[in-house]
Amino acid sequence: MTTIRDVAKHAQVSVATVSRVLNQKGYVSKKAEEAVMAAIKELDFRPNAVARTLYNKSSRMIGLIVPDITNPFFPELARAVEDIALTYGYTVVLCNADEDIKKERNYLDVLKQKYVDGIILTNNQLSFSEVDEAGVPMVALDRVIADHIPTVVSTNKIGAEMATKHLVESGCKFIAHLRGPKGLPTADQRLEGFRNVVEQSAVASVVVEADFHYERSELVTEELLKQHPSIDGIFASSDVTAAGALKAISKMGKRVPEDIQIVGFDGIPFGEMLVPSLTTIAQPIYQMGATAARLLIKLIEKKPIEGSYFELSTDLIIRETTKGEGAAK
Amino acid sequence: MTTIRDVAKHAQVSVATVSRVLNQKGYVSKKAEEAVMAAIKELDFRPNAVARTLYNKSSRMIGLIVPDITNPFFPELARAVEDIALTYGYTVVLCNADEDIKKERNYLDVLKQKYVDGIILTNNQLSFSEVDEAGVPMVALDRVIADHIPTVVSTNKIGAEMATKHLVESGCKFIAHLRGPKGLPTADQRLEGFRNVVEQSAVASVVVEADFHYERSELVTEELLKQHPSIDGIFASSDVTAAGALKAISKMGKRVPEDIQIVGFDGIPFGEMLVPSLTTIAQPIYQMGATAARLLIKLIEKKPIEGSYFELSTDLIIRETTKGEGAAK
DNA sequence: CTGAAAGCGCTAACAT
DNA sequence: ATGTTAGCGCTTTCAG
Repeated sequence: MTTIRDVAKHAQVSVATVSRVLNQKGYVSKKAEEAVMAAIKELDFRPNAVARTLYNKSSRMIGLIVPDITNPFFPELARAVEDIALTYGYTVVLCNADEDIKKERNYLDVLKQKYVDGIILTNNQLSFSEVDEAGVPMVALDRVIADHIPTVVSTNKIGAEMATKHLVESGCKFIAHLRGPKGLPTADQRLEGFRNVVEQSAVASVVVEADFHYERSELVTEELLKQHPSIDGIFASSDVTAAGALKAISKMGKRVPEDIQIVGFDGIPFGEMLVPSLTTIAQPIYQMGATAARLLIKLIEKKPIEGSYFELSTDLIIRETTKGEGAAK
Repeated sequence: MTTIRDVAKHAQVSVATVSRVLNQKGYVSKKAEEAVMAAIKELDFRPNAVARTLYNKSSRMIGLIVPDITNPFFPELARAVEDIALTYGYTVVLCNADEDIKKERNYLDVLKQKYVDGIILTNNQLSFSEVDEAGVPMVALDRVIADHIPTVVSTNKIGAEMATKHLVESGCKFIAHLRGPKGLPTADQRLEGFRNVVEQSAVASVVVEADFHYERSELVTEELLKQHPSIDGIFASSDVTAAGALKAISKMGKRVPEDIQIVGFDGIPFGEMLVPSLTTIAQPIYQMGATAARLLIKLIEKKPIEGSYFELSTDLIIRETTKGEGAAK
């Protein structure tokens, strides 16, 4: 491994000078600079990132912690974060907490240990509020943690209202909501939106808890439909949940959207791959990730940020699991 | 930040002693050890990982480079790698090369710079052979790079043969193969398996290139079916490709499996979510990831490895997109 | 403009 | 058994 000393020797200057040209800091004569450049090239020298990090206490890495990399929503988000980060010269370290609060803790520790410059925390089922007071800049993405942590989310409540309204307008008389895990703020907000609409419509409703896992959602739905055979509309708290519901329905021999209509939430590409394709409330996933990344980088670079709570808007995408207009799309 | 010096002072010993108890190396008197432990606890001291890395040239991190985190195959793989790595006390850094050879290069560089202890390279569309001679231990996963790099793959050719045979046995007369990108060894092997079977069966066949992206696969399939309306079987090189094909078929008003039967490749959970659910060749994804991780860790710890080419076996999973027996499943 | 030297936090000879 | 000290490779005062 060639070091800064080698370069210095080769260029007949001191290590300080080499460091100066490396960081474009301080005065360096043209001549010295050229000599150093030449030496760098000749020796194929590349500064040691770890040594730099040790001194600077900065690694130009940002950590992204997701609860379940296996849920297509998160890879999508990760791509966005990565795109932006790369643009600004940061490398992102993707950590899969696996819905395990211990793992999340562990990653948080490891990341800090590695002097990451900032961390983006995404929605975790087992959300814990006492996210470390201080240390690195953080932003919460698709997750509300605490007031003092800048947050990027989408309009969950409004989205849920749109979804429910769409179901009502499409003729549903008995609508079920497969709500997300209790205690998850985003899930709670979606439930709230659902309630708002059913309460002022003349439709029957029922709410059951599901999570964001396919098989479990399928099971829950099966159980639900057995108990309430007259359900003719389902609003699921995520697209994966909706996929499980769709499967359960098809297994029971009912048709979508003729017998039961479904609306999901998330807008992951995967919803379009289903047959029938899934009507859903699309979150601006890429934009959410990008916003969070930009926000974090501003925080890191101590630039002013305009606001600390960003709510991006959701869209109703009508596809084939509902009969509403546009279903032809 | 509390350092080893603080601890030493607090415990009234030298830094060397603290280091010794930290690393359980060398002799330390019981008394000294207890004093140090107490100080550590009291000061909530946590050794600085970066400083350690700088000295040891080892970070207890392993890098995992994937071509497209958005393809569900890879998150699945990542989970397996992570599980094993965690068990052995390694943290995995997941890098999304985005099918971009430059990004892959860059990550390779960054990882080395960070003194990762090892790297797992997974299948990249733009596979490049001259993966850096030396430096860190590496293993290739679902990807053949070079003889000297230990490799973990599945039985691609055999899997493809099973798939094609299944289609033939299910009554297909004109089978199309949506092959993966040219130059990708795994894709080439699947093609080879396909050819082997069609050549010794009395069925017509056609091969077109698709990639592992949903929309593009849908387009390719649409085009293909227009040109060859009599195709009644499709073997797709990946499940995502198959999903695209399924969509194209359903858009054209044909039925699966009545008019056209489909077999995918990968065995990602997502295939089961489709309606009809996808018959596929399942790779032992988790096992592949776990094997690669264990192999890499052995390499890192300089333990003997038994073999350097691991081929794990694939399985035919019959679901609803084919008429073969078991389709009831 | 440039160099010597201290130090980021830790480990490992080498003494004692 | 324990302490002193010299680095790991880099950056940054502080002199000159």
